[in-house]
Amino acid sequence: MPYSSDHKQQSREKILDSALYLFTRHGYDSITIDQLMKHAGLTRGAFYAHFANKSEVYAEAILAALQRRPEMMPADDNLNDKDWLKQLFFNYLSHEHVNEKSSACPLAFLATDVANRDPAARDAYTEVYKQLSRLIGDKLMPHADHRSAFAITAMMIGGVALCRALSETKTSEQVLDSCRQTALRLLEESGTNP
Amino acid sequence: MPYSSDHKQQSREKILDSALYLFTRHGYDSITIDQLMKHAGLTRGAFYAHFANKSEVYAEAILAALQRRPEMMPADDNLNDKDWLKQLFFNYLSHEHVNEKSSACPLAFLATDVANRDPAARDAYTEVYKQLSRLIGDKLMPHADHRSAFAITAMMIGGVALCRALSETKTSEQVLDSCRQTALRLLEESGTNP
DNA sequence: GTCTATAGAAAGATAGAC
DNA sequence: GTCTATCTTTCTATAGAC
Repeated sequence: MPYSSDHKQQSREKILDSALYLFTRHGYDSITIDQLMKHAGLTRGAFYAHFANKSEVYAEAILAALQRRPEMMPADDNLNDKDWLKQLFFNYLSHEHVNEKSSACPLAFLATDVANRDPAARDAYTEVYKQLSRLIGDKLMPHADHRSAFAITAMMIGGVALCRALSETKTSEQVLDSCRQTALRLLEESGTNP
Repeated sequence: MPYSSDHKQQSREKILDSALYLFTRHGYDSITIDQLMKHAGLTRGAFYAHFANKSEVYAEAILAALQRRPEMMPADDNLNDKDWLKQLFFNYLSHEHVNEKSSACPLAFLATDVANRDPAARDAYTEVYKQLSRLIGDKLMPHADHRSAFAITAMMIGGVALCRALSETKTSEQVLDSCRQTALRLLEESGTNP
């Protein structure tokens, strides 16, 4: 065995990193296996030593997002839950996110892309979404109804997906601004609505 | 000229109807010109008498949505603005919409699909979005800040796009329910927040 | 495990008959 | 204007050398 099992694992991780990066930004159909492998520093043929086909690496890449640490997530250390959420809302509903300056959330970037894929991809997407909504729901708990986490995440995902599709910066600004304000309002006012 | 100009116009409309139907449900890349023309009752070759290429018909199809009457829109007649909005929220944030039983909104179904297309498609999408947000904003005006229309539309679009991607019916139910409740809440409580 | 080379299929776009 | 036939490109997936 001229290549160690560790080396194979490293290649696999490199491919998954590239897949998450490229698929999230350009969608499933726009990325070829050739592009993917070149981005990972390998060639086309090596791909099939790691994955059975293109749709498999797509689903795996979405799941891999759970292992990576998104820059948008505030560092847990000194923030209370409310401030942590505020920070997340601002990071997520930002131009930096829409324009992919920071890491790009597959939930927002692949929402309609995943809907047209196979069950494995949708399962992976569902798993990532459940983790995000649970995280937000838990931090929301003392302040708001746990269930409003679903509406807030839908607004976050929808706001970013929408702005990425829009061609007018001005409208995009208005959408992000309105979503940020409304997210804060839902957080602040939730105590008054038991 | 063996074919009247009216006949050509009719063919064009048939193609646009099919394009709106198919692209919205399956995305740009999944639909071939062959499928599109068969759905419209014509053959591949005839396509290029109407459109220069595939990306052109995609943008035109999105714009065509403005001419069609979506079943989700409540009939204007007897409803006041607030009830009209409530009705729209329930129609839009429904399983019938997610599962394409009624007409499918391209804003929700194509959000991330359009982001990967050319400027013409994004311009068309932007135009449709501006019309929806203006309509909702105007009806919201007496009750709420005009600008909260952007957050509400983002939640509607995000909620439907999200549910279409999810593979768990239960989670999907929770998302739609939470979005409906929150949309109503934003409508009801808006008066208290000048 | 990774490489180059290639088979095989799919789909966008064009040509020419009617 | 619409049809059938075809050119051409692109891309997934496989084969075989190292």
